[in-house]
Amino acid sequence: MNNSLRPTTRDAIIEASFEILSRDPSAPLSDVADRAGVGRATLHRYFASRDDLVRALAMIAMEETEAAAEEACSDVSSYAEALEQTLKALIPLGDRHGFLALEPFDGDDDVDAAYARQMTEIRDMVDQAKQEGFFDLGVPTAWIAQAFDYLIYAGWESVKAGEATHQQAADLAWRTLTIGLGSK
Amino acid sequence: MNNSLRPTTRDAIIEASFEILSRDPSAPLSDVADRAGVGRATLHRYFASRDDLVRALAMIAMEETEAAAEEACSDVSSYAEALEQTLKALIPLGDRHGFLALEPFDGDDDVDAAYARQMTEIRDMVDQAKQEGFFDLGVPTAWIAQAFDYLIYAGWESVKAGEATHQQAADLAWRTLTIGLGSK
DNA sequence: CTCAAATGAGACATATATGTCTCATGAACA
DNA sequence: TGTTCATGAGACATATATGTCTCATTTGAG
Repeated sequence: MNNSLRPTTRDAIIEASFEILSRDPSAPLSDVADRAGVGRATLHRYFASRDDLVRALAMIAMEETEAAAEEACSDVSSYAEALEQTLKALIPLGDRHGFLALEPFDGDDDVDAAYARQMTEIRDMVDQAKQEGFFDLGVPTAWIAQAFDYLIYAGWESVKAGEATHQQAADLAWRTLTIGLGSK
Repeated sequence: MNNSLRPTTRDAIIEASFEILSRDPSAPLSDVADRAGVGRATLHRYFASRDDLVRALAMIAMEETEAAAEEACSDVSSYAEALEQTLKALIPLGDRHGFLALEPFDGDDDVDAAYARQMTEIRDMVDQAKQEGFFDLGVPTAWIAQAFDYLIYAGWESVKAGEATHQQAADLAWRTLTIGLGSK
């Protein structure tokens, strides 16, 4: 018995999809099915078409991202701390981020809307952190958000390469964003 | 008359390839040919197969990267300054970087060797800059190189989005790497 | 103007990925 | 034991990208 309706096969497909498609967005679905330990026909029973699968993955990636960020900010006393916790929470979701970044999206409305909303949230948090005196007011918010985003992905790559733990990568990324890597 | 052998058509194909394939590595060659303003058959006259084209692009991307970096370091008095000039020189080559990063490489030996050599060069420069007292010795070289790489790409995206000039993006990326974005 | 080389348009065969379908198998369960 | 349901294997038709080829047109040098 499972808590949600027949989870394992579907979840295996989804997880395999992230692993495969976040590296090669045009990989054949047979590769995905193989990785999931599932027949190609079964994959099509859960996701009628490649488009269906990709759309589902995009929504899942964004829901997970949003949930992780919200959870990370639940017990926080400043916007700067909220950003720090968000960064830490998002590094383990690097393959989701990679998937969203690499997939050449046609422009599904739901996906686009969710993406725009998340971007806005990050920028708002950065603006608030600026108001708290945490970031230099002279640096454009857009750049801070951009650097935030890319340093998260750099951290994930670093973890994936075995060069750091999640915690170490998060600390390094946050340090880079805030005080840089120069000597004192 | 052209200084090198029949340049324009080949160059148009190469430039179009970087534009198209750095966004969607699986885009059909007909799209590339269209963007280059060239027939699909002509593209195949210059590059027999998709593999030929991709390999050529990879080598070009790395030669250009190497040349730009070397040129940038020609008149420099420290390793830190060399890194700063390299960063500035590489931002306009963002589509080359994007191509190399996104293309799922099979593992052409020449390409792999050139890539490994460039990684080593960057790490060496970072190590030397550490010895100069420029970077914090407690931060792993691998992370500094990683952040260097990703901030270059973030800068290129920022330029592409119209949010900054090349110079501004380079300044922001370098500042982020060295002293961060926090307020004083 | 004349000729040779480069090109564009398009036909063609081929390869690969996709989506559908059928059927046999095996596990869960009454 | 018998039944049901999810699955795997594989056949099949289809769509798309690829690479080759031909031929008419254009371009540029002489």
